[in-house]
Amino acid sequence: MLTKKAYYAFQALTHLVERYNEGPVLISEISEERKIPLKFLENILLHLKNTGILDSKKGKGGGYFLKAHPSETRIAKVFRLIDGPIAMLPCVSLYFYQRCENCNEKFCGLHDILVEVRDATLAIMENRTLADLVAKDRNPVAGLVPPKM
Amino acid sequence: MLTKKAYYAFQALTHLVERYNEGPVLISEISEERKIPLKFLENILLHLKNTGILDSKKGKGGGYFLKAHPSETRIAKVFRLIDGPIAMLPCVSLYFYQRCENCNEKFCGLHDILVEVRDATLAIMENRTLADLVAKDRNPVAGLVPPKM
DNA sequence: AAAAAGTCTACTCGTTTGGTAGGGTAGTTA
DNA sequence: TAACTACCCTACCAAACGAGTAGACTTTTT
Repeated sequence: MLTKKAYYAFQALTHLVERYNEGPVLISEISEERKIPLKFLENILLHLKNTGILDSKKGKGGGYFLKAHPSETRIAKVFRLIDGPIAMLPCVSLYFYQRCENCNEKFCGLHDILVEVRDATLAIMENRTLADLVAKDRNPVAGLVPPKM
Repeated sequence: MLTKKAYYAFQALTHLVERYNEGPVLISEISEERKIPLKFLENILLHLKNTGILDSKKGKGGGYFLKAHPSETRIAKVFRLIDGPIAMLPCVSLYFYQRCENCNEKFCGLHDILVEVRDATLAIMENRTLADLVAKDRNPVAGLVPPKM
């Protein structure tokens, strides 16, 4: 399951996608409209800034905004930044791999199954971006020129 | 990520699949060969018995054994029994559904993405059984007559 | 200078995870 | 009946994690 932290992160990002190209958005605005505890949200947004997803501006008229076009940030990346591994076992993870002590991957049926699950999950999460977070029938970024990828 | 409890459960079940049709297996045997703490394993096996996956026999020559043919127990079921929901949010879960407070599922892009992830995961976990836990090239139950399903 | 905003450190507090220790009970078999 | 084995219970523990909270600090704008 997603942690609340990740859930909040996605809510905040959804908000920022909807306000894309409207300049910096206040933490307090996101906090109130999305009902996310202010100080908790502060941490989350800062983290997303330090890892390159967001950028910010201080002082009056400041706030947070997306660093890149929504379609450039993959859901999988955000997930990994907040909640860590996507795979269900360390021995199946691409980014957080750790060998199994008690079992040999070559003969472990569970390993094979969880590799399949990982691949199926990644096939989706690596191909969805922040732009997909907003409802399709009122997607404000749908008409924007997609960036070169 | 899987909890250790679930990981141990799958290891124990793998062991019991390999010993299928050889009569009851001692907790202590599984504990030693799979390096699972004895008392912890006791709980896990008991739980799996109470939920209909395993059966047991007391006294000399007793132990645990699979209640049904390995190919009759789906991986998804075991997972849910030990670790709970497979979905990444309660509002996306089939067996543990809970409505989202802060978002409307109809307009929530995250919801749509996680439904896809859930379906892709279940497509695998509902179609793999305990029989798939043992390595293919030495699968001792491969030759057994599959039960009517 | 003053106000507006993000930045940063640290702390709290409850729950879950992953155990350990030890007992007594009740079926089963030899 | 004795030995064996699962069953079931209580209690305890340490560490990590989850979900925040508090307060001071820094930077930018007006």
